[in-house]
Amino acid sequence: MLTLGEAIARSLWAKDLTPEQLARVERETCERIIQAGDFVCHRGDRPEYWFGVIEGLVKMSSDSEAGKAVTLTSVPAGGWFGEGTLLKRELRKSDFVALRTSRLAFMPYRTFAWLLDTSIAFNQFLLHQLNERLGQFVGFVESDRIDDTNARVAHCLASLFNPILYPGMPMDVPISQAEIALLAGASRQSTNQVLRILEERGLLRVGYGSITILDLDGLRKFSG
DNA sequence: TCATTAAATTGTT
DNA sequence: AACAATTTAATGA
Repeated sequence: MLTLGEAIARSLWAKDLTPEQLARVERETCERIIQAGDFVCHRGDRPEYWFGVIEGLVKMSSDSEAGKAVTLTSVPAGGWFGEGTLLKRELRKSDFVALRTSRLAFMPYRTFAWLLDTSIAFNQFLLHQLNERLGQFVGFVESDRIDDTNARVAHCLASLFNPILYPGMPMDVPISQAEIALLAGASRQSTNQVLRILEERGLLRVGYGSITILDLDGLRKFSG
C-alpha cells in the first residue's frame, strides 16, 4: 500500500521540490480515511485544506433544493483537488463525497500557500491543472448541448480517465452504474443500456460495480 | 471452509 | 419508478 510520503513524492507538483521542501510538506500534511459515502467537505465550509487522493475515488457534487443530485466531476487516486476555493479564500461551493472508502492527504492552507510562494514548479502545476480542468468542463458543456445520451456517457467516462489530469489512473475502476449516471447526467437505466453498447463495441468491459476501459481513444471519438 | 443471510448492484419492464 | 435476478460481503457453525 502506498504511504502518504510516497503518494506526495510521486505527485507531479512535487517533482522539482528540494528535499527540504518535500520534508516540510510531508511533515505538515496528514492522512485521513474517509468511509464510502462520507463527506470530505461540505458546501459552505471554510476551505482549510488542499486534498490529494492517495487511494479511492472522490466525487464533486451538488444537491438541488429539490433533492436532485448531480456529480460535477470525480477525482481518482493521484488527483489533487480543492485549490479553486482555497486560492480565492471563498467558502466551498460544492460537496466532496467519497464514492468508496478512500485515503486522502490533507495539506493545510499554510503549507499550500507556502508552496505557492516558494516553488515555481508548484505554480506551473496549478496553472496546468486549472487549465486542464477548464478544458474538461468546456467539454462537459459541449457534450451536454450536442451529444446524445450514448455519446455523453462515453465522453464523460473518457474525461474521467483523463491521463493528463490523472496520470497513472488504472483503467479498471470500481464505480457503480448509478454513479456513472449521476456523472453523465443520465438515468441509471439508459446508462445501463449505453454501457452494454460500449461493451459490444469493445471500448470497455462492465463488471459488477466496476468498469474496465479498453479503448480510451475510442471512447473520446465515440459518436452516435 | 462452507452455508446462510443481508445488502448492493444490475437488468428489465 | 418498480421489480426481479444476480453478485458480493458478512456472519457463524
